[in-house]
Amino acid sequence: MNIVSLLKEKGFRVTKPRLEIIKVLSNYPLSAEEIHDALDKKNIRVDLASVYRSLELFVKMSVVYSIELGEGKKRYELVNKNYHHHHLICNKCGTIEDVEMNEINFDKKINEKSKFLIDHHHLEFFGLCQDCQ
Amino acid sequence: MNIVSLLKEKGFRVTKPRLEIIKVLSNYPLSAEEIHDALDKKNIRVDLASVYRSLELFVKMSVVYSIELGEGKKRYELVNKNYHHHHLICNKCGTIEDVEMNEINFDKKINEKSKFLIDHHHLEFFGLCQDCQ
DNA sequence: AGTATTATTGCAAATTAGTTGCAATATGTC
DNA sequence: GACATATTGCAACTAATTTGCAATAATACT
Ligand SMILES: [Mn+2]
Ligand SMILES: [Mn+2]
Ligand SMILES: [Zn+2]
Ligand SMILES: [Zn+2]
Repeated sequence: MNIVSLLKEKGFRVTKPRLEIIKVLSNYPLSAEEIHDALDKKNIRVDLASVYRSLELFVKMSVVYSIELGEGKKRYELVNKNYHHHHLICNKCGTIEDVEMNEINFDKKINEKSKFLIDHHHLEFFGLCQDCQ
Repeated sequence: MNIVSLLKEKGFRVTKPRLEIIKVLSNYPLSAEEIHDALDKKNIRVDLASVYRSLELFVKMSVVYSIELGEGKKRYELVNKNYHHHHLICNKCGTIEDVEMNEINFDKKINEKSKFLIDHHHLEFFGLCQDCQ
């Protein structure tokens, strides 16, 4: 389902800032500042506070999710049910790559052996990218 | 090896703040503020800036490691080679539980199929603890 | 389309986590 | 104990994020 219907469906307004923010997001995790800069380069003026507010809404709507990669700030990606992946973060240059590991179903595994009910997980790998080794 | 020898070995001074900070750490991840408060309750006065500086040193020494659980701040745990575990974080009450998953060796798996050289990983599960379900 | 209602935005100020400069202090060495 | 200097406390600072509020824009209703 697309963002316009999702917003309408839940009674939220379809605004330019919201639509433009969604457009710059992908499966590559961007910080709020980077999203803001990306919009700036497209000559789209959205206040940083509004970027934060939109992201907060999108996270609540499960359209976007946030991860923290040890940098002291959050990064945001589009939720994509068909592309379950994790990240490889280079300790040296900071490059972020994707890894798919669809062969293991952690959540189920945990839900079987523990009374904790898993909704989702974050798995991040830290090391050296090919160039930095 | 204990912290006193480790500090001496690397030419760092064995100071009261450092020793006391290590004492309040465990396998339960605490924020800098919480560490500071824990010391306060023991009537040990260590400046928050010193807490941050000690933690930074301990992380560099690989005695402590930090994780981020989506709260916008770091949490610190003692490194324990014999107890490889991950966390279950309750979305409702914020409780943090440990999970062991020693049966899978992700890092090796990734290193086999990718050119990225993994050093370590963070795996955190988010959901509802027993009480909050 | 024009107007009314109110959610959302921009802007500035505030807050929180973490960092830094520097003088005072404590640790390790002789 | 005295000396050299690493570490600390304190205050000021920065970066990320949040918040209050008036201005604006999106939907609902003629
Ligand atoms: Mn990604
Ligand atoms: Mn733990
Ligand atoms: Zn790299
Ligand atoms: Zn709970």
